[in-house]
Amino acid sequence: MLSSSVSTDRSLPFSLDLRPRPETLRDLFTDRPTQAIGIGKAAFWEGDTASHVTLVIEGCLRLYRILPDGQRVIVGFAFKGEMLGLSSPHVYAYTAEAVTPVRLGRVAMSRFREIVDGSTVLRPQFLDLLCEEMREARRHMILVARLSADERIASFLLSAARRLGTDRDDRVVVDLPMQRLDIADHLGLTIETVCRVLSRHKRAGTIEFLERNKLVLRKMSTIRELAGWSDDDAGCYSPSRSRTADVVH
Amino acid sequence: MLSSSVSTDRSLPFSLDLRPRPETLRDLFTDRPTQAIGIGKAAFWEGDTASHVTLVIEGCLRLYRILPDGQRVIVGFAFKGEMLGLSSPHVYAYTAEAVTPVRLGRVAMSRFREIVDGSTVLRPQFLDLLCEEMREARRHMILVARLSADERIASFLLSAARRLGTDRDDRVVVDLPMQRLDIADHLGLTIETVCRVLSRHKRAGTIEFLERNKLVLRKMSTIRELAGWSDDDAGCYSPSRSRTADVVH
DNA sequence: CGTTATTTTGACCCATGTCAATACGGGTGG
DNA sequence: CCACCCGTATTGACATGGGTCAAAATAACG
Repeated sequence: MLSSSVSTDRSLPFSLDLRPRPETLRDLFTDRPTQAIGIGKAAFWEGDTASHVTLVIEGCLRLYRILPDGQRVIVGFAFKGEMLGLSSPHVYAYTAEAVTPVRLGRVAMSRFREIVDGSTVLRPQFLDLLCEEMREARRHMILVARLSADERIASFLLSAARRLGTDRDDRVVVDLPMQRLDIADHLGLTIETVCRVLSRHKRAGTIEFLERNKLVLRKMSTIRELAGWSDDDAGCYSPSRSRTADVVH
Repeated sequence: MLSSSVSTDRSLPFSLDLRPRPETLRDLFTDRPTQAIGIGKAAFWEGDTASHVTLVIEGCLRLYRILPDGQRVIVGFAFKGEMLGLSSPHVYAYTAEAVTPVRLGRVAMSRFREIVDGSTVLRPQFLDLLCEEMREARRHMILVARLSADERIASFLLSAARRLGTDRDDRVVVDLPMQRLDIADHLGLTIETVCRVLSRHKRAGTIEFLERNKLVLRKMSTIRELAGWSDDDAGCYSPSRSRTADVVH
């Protein structure tokens, strides 16, 4: 275990590989030391100088901020294959803490920026990631701003299914590595509310527990319906739009 | 009125100006046609192909999405000097509608990206703007996710003061161009709650109305205290941190 | 097994939402 | 200049989703 290669899909048959031109942002992490982090330990802290870009090779982390009154806001979770610190040029915007044992790859921020800035092929990839992160942030903003507890949970289950689900026998099995309190702090609810909503689903037969953290989504349609908007990123609809505005100069 | 020059701070005394190398993103908008938009008209619509980057030369716009159930979520307001569409490479993420009469500058998306991508000086500026937008989105996410109505209003007043306030006689005068419903839809509250909180402030002497949309913040300290966290972007504190994690490879 | 962390359930409460009634203000036409 | 009207704002009375507090149940871990 713990082999260092991040195993990218470089397509060269023989890899002399003395720093070949990277073709993917992930390539920047190949053949670099990896770092293991135990449950509950932090990869970096909110407010610290953002020294590295981090790739999650294995495991799950919670990304959170602590408000002055002590509340913890989990702004997201990071899973295998995702990069952290892209949008933090100066200081980390959140603390990243291991939910499960985690293995990370790291590239110094300066080096990362330098290489990306120097590569015509990496630059647009980087921009796309930033924009994607932005979309995700907006989506979540709307979720916590306006959806009911039921809708938030449904939405969360859906996104979990999308990122983690294995589809066997047309039921989607999801293994949620994080605990209830994490979910609550992520959705802007209390742990009690999370439990109650999940229990209600269990009673209704919408979901079924294999173990505490492993559940089966039956009736995806019901869940999708509950979540409403939040599945399709496209947003909503386009009403009859009267082209407006007059060019004056 | 309606002179076309966006009046940047180019420091050359004589401007032969046959497309001089732009030094600021704003420079891209100089000597280009501007567009006037009347109150309530849209500059562009959520979901439309993102054809342009837009600079607000004058006025205020509300940026919103409509959820399938009809709710309107105002993700932000845009004021003089701000650019729209930076993080929308494909389709606009929101509708932009004039709150006041507005004058805009526009640059075709393809042209914008091309020039920025070709300029070593513009590229980092562009990235910084994206990251700033990201920070702002996260901040607002936390606001609607976790703050009470009082805190949200206080936070809103502070940011209004920062962006729009004129500081005369140590009281900050703020002219809020948008109506109550806009504020409500922005903060994830109802219009009634917005009114009640403002009235309470009025009674308490924290604020004072000159006209319906022009108000004076007395007691900034009180407001700042109410808003708590949300003024300092730095976030919070850095507890004693045990450096974690063991490098294994 | 005993001990402790996590989850679940129940009883109750409160901040905000909802519904409804006025009040205000700004524009228009007489 | 005034009277009226309509969109916006304000205030009040009441309802409720989800928070809070407390206790029980379940799982995790030596």
